Amino acid sequence: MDFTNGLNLQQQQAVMAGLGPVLVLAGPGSGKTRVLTQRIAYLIGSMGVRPYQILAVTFTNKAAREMEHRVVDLLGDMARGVSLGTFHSICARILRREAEHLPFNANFVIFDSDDQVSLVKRALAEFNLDEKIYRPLNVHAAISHAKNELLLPEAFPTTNYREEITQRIYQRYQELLLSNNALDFDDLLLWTAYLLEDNPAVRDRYAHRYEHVLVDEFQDTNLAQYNLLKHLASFYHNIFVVGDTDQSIYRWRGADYRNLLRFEEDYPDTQKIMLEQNYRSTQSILDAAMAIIDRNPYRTPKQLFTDRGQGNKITVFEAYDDRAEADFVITTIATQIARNQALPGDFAIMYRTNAQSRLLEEAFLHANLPYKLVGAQRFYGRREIKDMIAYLRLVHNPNDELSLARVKSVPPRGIGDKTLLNLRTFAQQVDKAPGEVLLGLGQGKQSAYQEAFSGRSGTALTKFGALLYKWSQLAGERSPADLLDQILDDIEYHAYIDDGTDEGNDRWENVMEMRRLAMEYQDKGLSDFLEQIALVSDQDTIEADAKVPTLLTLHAAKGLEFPVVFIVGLNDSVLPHSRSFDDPEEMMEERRLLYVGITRAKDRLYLLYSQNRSMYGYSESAEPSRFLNDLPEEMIDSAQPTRSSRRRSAGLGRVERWPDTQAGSERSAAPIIERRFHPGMRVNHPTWNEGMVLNSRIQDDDEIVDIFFEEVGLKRVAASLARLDILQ
DNA sequence: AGTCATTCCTTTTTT
DNA sequence: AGGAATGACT
Repeated sequence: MDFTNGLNLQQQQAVMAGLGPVLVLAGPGSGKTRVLTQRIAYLIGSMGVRPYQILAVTFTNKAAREMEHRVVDLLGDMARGVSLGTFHSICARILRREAEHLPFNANFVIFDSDDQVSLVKRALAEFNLDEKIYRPLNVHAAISHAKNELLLPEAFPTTNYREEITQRIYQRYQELLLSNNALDFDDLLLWTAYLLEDNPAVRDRYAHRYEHVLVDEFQDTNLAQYNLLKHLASFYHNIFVVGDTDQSIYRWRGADYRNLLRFEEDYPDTQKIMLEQNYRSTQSILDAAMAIIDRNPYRTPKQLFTDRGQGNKITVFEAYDDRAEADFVITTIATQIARNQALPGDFAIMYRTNAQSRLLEEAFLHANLPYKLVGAQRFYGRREIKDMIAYLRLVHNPNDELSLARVKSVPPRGIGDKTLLNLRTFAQQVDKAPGEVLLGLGQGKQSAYQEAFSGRSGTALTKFGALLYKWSQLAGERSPADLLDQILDDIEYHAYIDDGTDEGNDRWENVMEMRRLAMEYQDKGLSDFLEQIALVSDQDTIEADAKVPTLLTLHAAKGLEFPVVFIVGLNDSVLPHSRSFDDPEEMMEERRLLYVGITRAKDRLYLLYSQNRSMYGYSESAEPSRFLNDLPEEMIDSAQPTRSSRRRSAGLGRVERWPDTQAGSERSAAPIIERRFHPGMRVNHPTWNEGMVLNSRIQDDDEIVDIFFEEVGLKRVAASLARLDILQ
């Protein structure tokens, strides 16, 4: 079998590299996923490696699924058994299997970010520390950072008082996690790394099993992940990593692109392969990307090239404010679809911070056009979903106090903070978790417990405990979906959240969506279901074949590509973000972030900034991003500033869905004769009055201009016929 | 115990 | 502007 079909020389070298460590430096769009998957196929198909001796690690479930899909495409059933997953899910699997060596048991739950902060708050409260001075979020960030550096509480550096306090909180935080039989995200990596470090027998078992270890996005690994990989590959040393320092954008999460350099030091016999040819973007887009990234110091310049041709210049658009940015995006998209230049799913709109999505969403909603927003938070962050997850988690693991606290009054059942505090105090006395005491009460056998809880609150607790007991019995024999049904039924949740309003209906719909997700775990069980929920990433919510424009953060955009990309909010203090100003390392990362965004575009790129932007509710004037200065004038098809038209455009009427068009293969080539009109120009028409130019192109010796008129909406005119005046 | 109103605080980025 | 957290009220 040939697994190098259609690959260039460097790609072939990578796919067929011999044994030992291999480092593939892969620029954007250079086909690194392809190399990884073909390599796996090659190992199995041509080298006779057995699938279960291969481990492939990614950062998102989506990437893992895609790789699996592609390997199966190449090999069919032969590919079954490859260990393929994210760092976190692979670690969770190992930790459950090896729980006997660890201070928690196999049905641990994974605490999400909210839980993690709650736990820090609890620790702070125990030490009587002021949350204003010790910000839970900051304290947690410090703890998380330490964990990523493999620092246990004892090793936490304490050069000042504040750090001493942080160390004590960290210590307590870990105790609390264990007493809840819970792990946070960082623990998954930390515990696995120490498990392999401290138990040579366990380490060797895994190291012997995994003859080949392959890693995607290696520049995003932190020290914990790096060590983990080192242990896993400690026997065969067949470690194949793919990465690009220029696309390292997770420094704040402990990622260290220097791991790429460290790799070469740790494995002196590394074979190094560079993939530089880009198969994604036009040369104009690559030129812009290089103009941006070349300003970063301490890097070996890369020459990105393509044979796709020069393509359109990139468009830079200055809007009056962030709202006008959104309007420009909408109208440009509408025009290109109307002109059959693109399909709705071809567009992506990217931004630095999540908060920026709101104006864009409003603009889409206002124009009555569909869109897709990337973000798991959207669904899993909803109250009703968190409620249901908390119930399931509590049933799965009664030690989970945070879920208990969440669930105790959903719906209200006569158990308040006071009662819960009593329960907790009592539980402490008998050295049990509150949930276990509750279960005991529910079984009604341990009369010792019942004496402690008399009266109204005692009845309420006993009743709740009985429910919990019933569910935990059920959990053993029924599927997650059945269990969910029973819980919903018992607590009459439908009546509780659906008050007949639209929002109420939405809430119930969400619960039903959750139920549908649970149905997929019919034979995998509650544990897997909860784990999957805990480890979904925003990227995982991206639909492969979206039929509508996608809104997403620049971070979420990594690894994706779109024919047309808008990057909005290119203003100083947004991108680069103001919190990066005083740290050169962070400024470099902001630059890489823009680089990542630019290199997502295949055909067209729009960079938008505005004169004013709203911050905390009020509007203030803003500076263009300093990064824009690095783009040479000749690369830009500059769009004119819109005049101070603050008015909201009229929208595009009642369009329920994007027109169902086929993108023509006959996309117009770059114009040869002079254009008079450019996107963003304000024009006046004798009958339609004022409007904004969205686009223009040369066709048959005439200039065809698309204009969005404030009064009549979108019109297409020929410049030679319409008597258009350029305003201002 | 639970509901409602007021304050205050926020903005990186996310497994 | 909007959401969470705190605190008064029923």
